[in-house]
Amino acid sequence: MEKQSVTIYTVAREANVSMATVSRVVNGNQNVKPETRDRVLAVIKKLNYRPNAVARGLASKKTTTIGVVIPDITNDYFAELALGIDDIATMYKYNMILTNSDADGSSAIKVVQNLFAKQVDGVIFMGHDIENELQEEFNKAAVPVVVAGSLTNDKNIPSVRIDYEQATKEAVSFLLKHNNKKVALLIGSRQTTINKFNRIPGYKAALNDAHVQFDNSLIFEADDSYETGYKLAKKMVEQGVTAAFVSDDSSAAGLLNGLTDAHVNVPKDFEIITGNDTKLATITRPTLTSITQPLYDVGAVAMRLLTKLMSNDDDDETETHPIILQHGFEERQSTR
Amino acid sequence: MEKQSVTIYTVAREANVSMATVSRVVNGNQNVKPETRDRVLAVIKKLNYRPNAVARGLASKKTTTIGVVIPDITNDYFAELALGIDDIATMYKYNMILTNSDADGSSAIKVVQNLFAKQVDGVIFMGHDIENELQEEFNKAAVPVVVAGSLTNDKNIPSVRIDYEQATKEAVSFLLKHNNKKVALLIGSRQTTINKFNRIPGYKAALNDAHVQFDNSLIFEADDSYETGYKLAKKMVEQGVTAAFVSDDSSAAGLLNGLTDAHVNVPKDFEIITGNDTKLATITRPTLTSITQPLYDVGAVAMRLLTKLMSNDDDDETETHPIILQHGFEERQSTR
DNA sequence: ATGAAAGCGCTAACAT
DNA sequence: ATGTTAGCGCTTTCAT
Repeated sequence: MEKQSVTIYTVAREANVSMATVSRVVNGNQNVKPETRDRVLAVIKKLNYRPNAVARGLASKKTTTIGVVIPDITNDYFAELALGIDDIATMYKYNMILTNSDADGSSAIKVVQNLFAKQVDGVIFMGHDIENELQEEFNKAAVPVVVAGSLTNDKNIPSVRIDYEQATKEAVSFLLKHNNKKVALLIGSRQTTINKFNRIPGYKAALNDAHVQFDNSLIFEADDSYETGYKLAKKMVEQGVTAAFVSDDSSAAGLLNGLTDAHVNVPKDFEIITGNDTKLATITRPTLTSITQPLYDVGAVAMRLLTKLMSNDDDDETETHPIILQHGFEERQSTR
Repeated sequence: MEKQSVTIYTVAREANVSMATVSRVVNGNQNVKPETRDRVLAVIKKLNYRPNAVARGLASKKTTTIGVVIPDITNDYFAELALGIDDIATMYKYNMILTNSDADGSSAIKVVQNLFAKQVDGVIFMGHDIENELQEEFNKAAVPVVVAGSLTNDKNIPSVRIDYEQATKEAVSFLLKHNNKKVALLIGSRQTTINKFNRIPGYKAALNDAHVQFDNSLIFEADDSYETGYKLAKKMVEQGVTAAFVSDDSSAAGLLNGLTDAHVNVPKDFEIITGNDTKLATITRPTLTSITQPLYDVGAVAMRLLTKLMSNDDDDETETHPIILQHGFEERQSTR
């Protein structure tokens, strides 16, 4: 049992000051005589004193820890966002508790409750929807929540994202102009806010502009996985589809390879545009024409916004407007 | 200021019991009369009481939080490991604070100190080496540390991994048997333990078995990125290399595409075997022949081991032997 | 500029 | 089975 812990008391005694003074030194409070400060600092170094963040958290009601809820850490899209979040969090001295909210919403509520129980100072939520119970949880939460890389049905929660509707419209219009009669839309669940109110409307708007009749069977729901994309290749070809806008890059890569393996030439006989702009898009052969977006920045800006909200002690309703970042479009080899 | 917090006191008063009883109920202690328990539970529900994990952590000296140090969250290899870790952590009711330790070791020490300051109950380290200062930090740490998906110079720290030396030897031998005279080894820094004491020796052993002279210029150091792999393609071809074992999949994908773009046919004129077994290996075209390994399990087993070490209150030196998981080999399209 | 003292919300002996 | 009482290690008034 050699694990004797050096506390603020040990330091105080050794430096002949009160614990309050040690606390002041540790926290950079200016009201300490330079000599005293130096003496305390010397003792801290000598004893290798490290403030206990848990005790600090209890006393100050701030943990300098945020919670990050992510659907799937192995999806490059979320990993890139997480990188942006982490960098800014580190910059502001925050740590992040990362939790996988298995796509099924039932666990998301538990995950979030647990995060609040741990007294996180804020939460970044990467999900496409918030069920009622979770919404309630967020509303009565004592700390701010920001949605990154998506948007949800809860209008009170600020989000950082791109204009998915416009991006989808541009991609689909591009495909339509290339004389494709049947352009598919491959997304996740149709019921999520991002798909229901952004991607599908964007898709329809493009069809409308091109005077093409909407065909419900051209919307394919998948699970943002490579495998599902791969399997859908055959089905799409059978339906006479000759082009597709795919929201997720893994699915797009799967679709591409599925087509190639079925001897359907991309882009000659089938054009693909993908939407998440991860590195996967340039690794596949042919490379994937894509909507481009600043993934890292989406995460970074979300984290910046969160720090702002966290320091606004007042319930001062800072502005709940979504922050829309610019997207682009890059032609690669999967389109003609 | 409506954010009134319900504490264990509030519940105790409302239920006409002492806080100790409430604590017992919350912690599932059996020494509570069923009726009392029900009454307390009812009040907890009514008041929507949630135990404050920070206060709990301070009093019990356990935070049910572990620290996970990861070099790059956007690298599929680490993301897969992290998934395994998270699943098991969740199963055991642990949360994980995930921190990116930018490859440069200088920050790793700060990251780890911070983790300890936050009183994590254990740490999973995913890195290839531990500099002296960090080693000292781990040694005097009050909580266990486990290395996942690699191994380090510090023999006192248990690791969960595959036999990198043997795996490398098998891959290189395979390449040598295909009549390749110049087989390159593309790894990270030659100085890391995993490369210096496992991959390079494995590479040499294979050469030795095949009676091929070791050529130092055939070892290429990179940074596990796609871009670097891509750039090295040209260099390798100029050196007359006709096959390579690449430890990281991103680099392997880069090398493959670099070769393809330079009109070098893989596998006809150049064979590639990759080593991390991420999904990337089956997404590239041609697909990549690989060492296979249970990535998810490496993370999961590491976390299981950590839980075991965390519950061993005694300094009981449980066994510090590395846990070696089985690896395999899968021929795909990048070899003949 | 410094110290004293009261918590923060809980766990964990120790009583009873 | 239940209550009492110390802390856990720190921040934060409030004095001085």
